[in-house]
Amino acid sequence: MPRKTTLRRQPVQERGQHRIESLLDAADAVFAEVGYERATTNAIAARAGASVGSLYQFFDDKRALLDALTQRYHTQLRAVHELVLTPETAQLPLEEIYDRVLRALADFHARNRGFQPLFHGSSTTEELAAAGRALREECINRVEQMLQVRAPGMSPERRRLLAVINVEVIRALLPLSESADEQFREGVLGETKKLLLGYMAKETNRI
Amino acid sequence: MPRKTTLRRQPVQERGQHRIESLLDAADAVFAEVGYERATTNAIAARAGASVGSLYQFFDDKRALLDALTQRYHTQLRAVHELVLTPETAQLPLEEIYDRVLRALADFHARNRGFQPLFHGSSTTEELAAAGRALREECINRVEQMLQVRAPGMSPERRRLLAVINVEVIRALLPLSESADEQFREGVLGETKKLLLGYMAKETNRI
Amino acid sequence: MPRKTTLRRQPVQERGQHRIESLLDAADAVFAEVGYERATTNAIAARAGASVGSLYQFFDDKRALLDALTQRYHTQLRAVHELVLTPETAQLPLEEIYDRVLRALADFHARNRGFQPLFHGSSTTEELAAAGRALREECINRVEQMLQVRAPGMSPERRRLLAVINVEVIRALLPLSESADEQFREGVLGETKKLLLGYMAKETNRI
Amino acid sequence: MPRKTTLRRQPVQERGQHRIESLLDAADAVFAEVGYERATTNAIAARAGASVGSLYQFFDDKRALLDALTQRYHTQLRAVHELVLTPETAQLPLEEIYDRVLRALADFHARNRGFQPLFHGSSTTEELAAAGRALREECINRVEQMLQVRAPGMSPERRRLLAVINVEVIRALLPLSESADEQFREGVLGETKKLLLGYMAKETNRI
DNA sequence: AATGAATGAGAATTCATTCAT
DNA sequence: AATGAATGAATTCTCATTCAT
Repeated sequence: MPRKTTLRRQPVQERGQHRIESLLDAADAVFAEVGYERATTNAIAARAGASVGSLYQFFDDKRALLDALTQRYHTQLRAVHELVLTPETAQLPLEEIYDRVLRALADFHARNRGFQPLFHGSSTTEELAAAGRALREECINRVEQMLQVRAPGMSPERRRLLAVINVEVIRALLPLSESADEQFREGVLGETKKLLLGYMAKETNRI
Repeated sequence: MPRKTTLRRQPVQERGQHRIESLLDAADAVFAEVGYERATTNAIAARAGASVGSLYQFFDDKRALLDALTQRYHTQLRAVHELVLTPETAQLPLEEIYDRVLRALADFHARNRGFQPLFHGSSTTEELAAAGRALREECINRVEQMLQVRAPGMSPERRRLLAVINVEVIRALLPLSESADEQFREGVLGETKKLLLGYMAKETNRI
Repeated sequence: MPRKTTLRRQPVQERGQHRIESLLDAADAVFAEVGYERATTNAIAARAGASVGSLYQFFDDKRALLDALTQRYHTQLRAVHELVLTPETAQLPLEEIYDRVLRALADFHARNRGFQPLFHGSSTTEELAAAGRALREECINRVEQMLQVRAPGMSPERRRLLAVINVEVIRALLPLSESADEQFREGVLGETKKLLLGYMAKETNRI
Repeated sequence: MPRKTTLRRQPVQERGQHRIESLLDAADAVFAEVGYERATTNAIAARAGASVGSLYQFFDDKRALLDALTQRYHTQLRAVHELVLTPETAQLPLEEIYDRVLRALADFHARNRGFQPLFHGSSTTEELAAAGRALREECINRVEQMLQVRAPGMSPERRRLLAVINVEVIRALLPLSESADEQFREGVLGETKKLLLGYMAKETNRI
């Protein structure tokens, strides 16, 4: 779980709120470009048009930036889920659900370049790994909820297993849809859907 | 592709060959534990029971360790493929193939803890990312060859697409089988097989 | 030619300007004492009452210190030349000119202890050698200009040759005037003058 | 003065004598190329076709190489002097003497590339500076002896002064005669002779 | 004697974080 | 709040020297 994100100082003026946002944007960008380890606080501040001192006015340390950013990912991710993985949508045909989810997530990825390495979670930096786990957990839970609606008879263990597999497969294949080759990109999205659809159709029937 | 791995100095004495191997073992372990970036050459040397100087006697720099290690992965990986993905095995039932491959790869992973982060390739360190790409490419090619035997009528583009999907899915799900929960672990392996089997059965028939 | 001296960061605060100057003073002193190669950035920083980090805030690397210092020498040297080697002074008796020049240079040497090894140019460190060449070139050009005024009929090649000889001889003999022996010191200055005077009197007449 | 050069081990076999010579040749070359400080004992050994271990068999440390080399310079330099600066030659016309000396020294320089930086003596490495001083002293003494024969009435102080000036001027100008420009090179030698000849002619007469 | 591997102190440089202005 | 200068521990890499074979 990400540490409770406490800003060193709650911004009093709205100018401060802007600063924070642009610092987080900068962090997202720099983390995405060079990775958390190699991102320097100076580079992040500079990118945000601020000075290091200013950065430390709001964030305790580099780690706090990561935490706040993760928080932001969580919030936005929840919003995405709210749109496509609700009790109502659970009634839609599976294909329609995958369609919406994949599209929405591809979008989310594109807007948050720093998200992917985090989500991908192969990090050896424990703080990063933990953040990634938490984000994945969020997604898994969502899918579990969906399954509970669609296949109420399924055991919790199996529900979990299927949820995990869905999340991991999407996590693995979504980045491929950033390939430069238009045709390949489309192919990947289509095949991902086909792959999971075939699998889940069988599984959710069989309970 | 990893750079041609050139040792700074080819060991003349047999003692040197040992050193090199244990340095690589140590590098594998340390990279796995703290990641490439945070791995220090001193830590690696110490782990190998050597001094930094000794390390630098054989390796130009930290990067050279990574390259040599990658080379070793390539070699071992090829050996694994040689055992389970040959023209002959291509005739076996799909299920048998997945069984062998998954088992062999789980093994390989367990013996090379540093392999996974590399293979996972979400690294922002270009050198790592490149090494990961090369390792993945190796696997993808192997699967393409298999497909050529099993489904000779398939278009090269489609062959590539299916190969990529197979590799990515396995790459994503294999780490789950390192979960502590025995039952979950078994579940993952089983489901992975089912997932890909169902998908590939359909796809290879349909051409 | 010394590389264009670019400070890593132009000091914004006045405190920074001071720092830079004292770092250059320290570099001059340390280079003079132990030579460029053996001068450590830590020693230079310490001498300037700063920390290494502070040094690197303004200078890209050790080499940048040398470059900035060389720049400073160039500037000061030009100022010296401006005083003693102008078109007007070209009309003065040769003896008067040598008198002024030698005195001014002895002074300059005394105030910039790091200058001499550089100027002497027997360095095998290419960067040092280049800097030395540039400084010598500066002096040679000045003398050439003087000659053009005093002996306009002389061929450019000969002018160059005489200029080089003057500069080299002064460069070689000036350090002797730092001998502890007062009498010897005076002797050297006098003889240098006599040596060059006799030579140049003949040469400039003969064209 | 260079330390008494004691070889760690007096070579018993003649093979050892060869080794020593080739190590010194290598040291001369490497010192000339990269300077004493940056010369590595490994590089020197390699250049001599030996291993470091072998080098240390004969030389206590890097410094010992320098000392032995300096010794060799001394010996050869003395030989040069023996040919051109003897009581008999003292009777020759000054011009003839300068002619011989300059030619002989240019030769010596060419054969001992490592000699010049040492002789030039602007080193801040005390050991090098000392070696350079000693070599210069050797030359100065020789010139003093010559002067004693040619101008017996001259005071010792003045003799010393003139000797120093002669040595320094030659030291400064000789390297110029390594210029690529054939004409310039010849010019330098000629002018050097003229410069010193004019000066000394007057001085030795006047006593 | 020779070889080449082993050692480790020391140097340059970076960067998170603090602090004076 | 903001700025940017200051700090110094930590890291990579080198090289003189020693030592096992």
